[in-house]
Amino acid sequence: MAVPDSFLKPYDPGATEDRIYSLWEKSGFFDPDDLPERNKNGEPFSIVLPPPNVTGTLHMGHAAMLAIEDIMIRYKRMRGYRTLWLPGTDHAAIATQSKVEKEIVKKEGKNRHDLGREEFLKRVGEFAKNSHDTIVNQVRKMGASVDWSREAFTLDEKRSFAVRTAFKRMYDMGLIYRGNRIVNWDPKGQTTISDDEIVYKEEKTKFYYFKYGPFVIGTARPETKFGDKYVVMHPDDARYAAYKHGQKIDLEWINGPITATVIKDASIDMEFGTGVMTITPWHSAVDFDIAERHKLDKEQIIDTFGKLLPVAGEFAGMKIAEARPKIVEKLRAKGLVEKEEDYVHNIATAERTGGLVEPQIMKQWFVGVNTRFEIPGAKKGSSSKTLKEIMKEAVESGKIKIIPDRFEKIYYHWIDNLRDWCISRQIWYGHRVPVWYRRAEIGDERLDIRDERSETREEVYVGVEAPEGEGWRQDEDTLDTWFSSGLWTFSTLGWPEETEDLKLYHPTDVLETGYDILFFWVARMILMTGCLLGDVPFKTVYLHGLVRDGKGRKMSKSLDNIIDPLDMIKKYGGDATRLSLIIGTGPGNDLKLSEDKVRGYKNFANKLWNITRFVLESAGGEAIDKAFEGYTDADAKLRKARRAFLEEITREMEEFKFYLVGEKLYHYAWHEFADKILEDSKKIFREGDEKAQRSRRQLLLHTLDDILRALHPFMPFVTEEIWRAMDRDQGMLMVQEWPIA
RNA sequence: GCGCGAUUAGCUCAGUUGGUAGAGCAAUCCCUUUACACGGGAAAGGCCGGGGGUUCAAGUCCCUCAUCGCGCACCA
Repeated sequence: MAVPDSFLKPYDPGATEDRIYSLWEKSGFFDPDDLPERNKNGEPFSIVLPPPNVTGTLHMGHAAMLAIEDIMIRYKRMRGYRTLWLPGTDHAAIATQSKVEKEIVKKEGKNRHDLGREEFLKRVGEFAKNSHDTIVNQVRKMGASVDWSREAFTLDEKRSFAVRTAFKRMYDMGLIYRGNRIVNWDPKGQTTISDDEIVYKEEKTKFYYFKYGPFVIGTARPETKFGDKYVVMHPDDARYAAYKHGQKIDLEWINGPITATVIKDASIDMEFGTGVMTITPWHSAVDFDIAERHKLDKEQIIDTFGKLLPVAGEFAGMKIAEARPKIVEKLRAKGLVEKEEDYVHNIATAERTGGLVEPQIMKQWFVGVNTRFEIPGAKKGSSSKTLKEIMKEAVESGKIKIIPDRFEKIYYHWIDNLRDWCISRQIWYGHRVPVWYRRAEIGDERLDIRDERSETREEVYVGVEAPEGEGWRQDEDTLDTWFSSGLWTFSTLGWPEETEDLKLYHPTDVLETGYDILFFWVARMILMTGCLLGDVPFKTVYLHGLVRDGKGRKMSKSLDNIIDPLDMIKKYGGDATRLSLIIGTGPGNDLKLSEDKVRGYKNFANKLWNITRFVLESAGGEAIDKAFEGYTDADAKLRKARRAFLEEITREMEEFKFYLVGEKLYHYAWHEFADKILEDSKKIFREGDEKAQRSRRQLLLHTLDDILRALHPFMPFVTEEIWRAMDRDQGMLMVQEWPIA
């Protein structure tokens, strides 16, 4: 076969990659239903793409994710599996809404309330659509062999149906309930957020000791103390043995005399402060629990805008920051301040808005993680479990393996601290809570008994579709975005319908994602799949790290150190970008990326290009002979070494050590094949006899053939392009066999 | 506070069940030799964070300390 003219010039990824990608797309091989017979008869292998948020564009973290998953999929495809890699995007409720609202405020000076719910949602929808198109383009540029025919969106019609079905079923199982419980309220975003959406920041503040009747109490938050009428101590604390549980004590407090009640509770730490505290159940989760245990009154002190309520008397209407020093001043004037100390603690801020999170008691929807229920499909009565138990057992039993395994410990630890999951959000963009209300007649037996704290009696309807009849209004709230993402492995496959896809591809084989969303997403998927399908969502979790800049700093706009994957692809090609994100990092570890690294792998693509040119020129038109056995002793030895090498990397592929395989292939192709074998060949072609020359020609052809196959999952574009130049009869490289059976 | 990880060549990292320290990049010197200067050749570079222990043998196992990073919990 002749050497194509294109090989006389350096390899040009820019002129190649888009063309190759559209050839792949046209082949249909991304879709498991259109794969060659070998694959269609093979075992299914499935991955769902962690759906990128439609908040803008993809970053290097996404690019790394795409590279790793494409390696897995292409490898398995070549090994004959029936591979499905299912793409999609995430509406990312609060993230997208706040991004769009910020833009509208900036450009038009209007907020979402000025536009109204309908118009605002229309605008968010347009934004999401644009983001989606950008993202899809970027996914293509990375060479990702995803099945576009099955693309999904967490907020499209099918997924919405799945969400409503899931909500309804979990409600019927008793796992979803509505209640007045303490939640994390973000006054800036005007919504609840989950425990995992809190970012703790260190803050230096004052810690005050106040005289509270005969006691001294400590606090960092004087502004919550107005309503405190319970004073709590440990039952075993000898210092306060004289005071009995339930005892009333009259004392002078901020705004005059009050009557306090003594409560003995074992949760008090005798070592901390004075061992005595007053409680504010409305604004502290710990205090709330104490109040629940002893059935104490709860009173709201701070409103949803972070201002003090009338209970604060003269301080009512003030913001916390303004009121705090004034309150302390008043207490000091009354002689109630014992002392103050400098104090460092962590304050809770909202991840999205940066607002100071204020615990509040609110009527919200929750998923009960400690509620016992029957798992669907399991033998009756045999398996009453809690969601916590399900999540724990999925990993403990080995049904799910987390790579690297140290994250299993972190996962267990998180479950141990898990509280009921608040799923309702006071934002507009997202899945509307599928619940409808109307005023109920007194004594109506359809009253929701789980809603026991409700002040107004109302009928509650939970359903997949709106109820029949007059007077119903739907819940204004939307669901936490992770509620819909939690269904992702099966909602994308057609659930709740019992589709062929669901049977074939679920549980999925691998979930590959960043360790930073282990709790947000991975754990929630295990939870949702466990209770709705009685199964696990995936068998292996492969966690990648964060992509940082060359100095190990997080990439951010303010540091101006962002490396854009599209820039890198444009300058150095998709293959080079992929390799730079694979090599030099193991699972669970952060990756330091610099432009030099990407450049280096571009050179490697060109090296492959020139290796091919040499091999083809040397072959002088001779084709690869699959059954060739006439090797010289030296070549037979090289062939044997190559087989051993390929076996080694195949083993490592099975162990998810892609970083290692990528590096070894690089080394083998360049420093073994090119530097040694090719160089030696020159002498053989100059001086060797016919047998030696023929042996060497076949060795080169076979070695290059193996290298292209093995390297294809890592560098799909350049290997496919070379493959086309070498042999047009066999069809695409992407569906050829992996070099080792 | 509890837990996890990292510490190996100038930099980024490998190092499988313990058995004489590896790769890439960078740096140094040489080479425009007909696959490739997006290249080739050569040489250089390491008390494997400190200390202790187990062992015939420790980068690897155990203990301890230090520095950096991360997660969780927060205490009123």
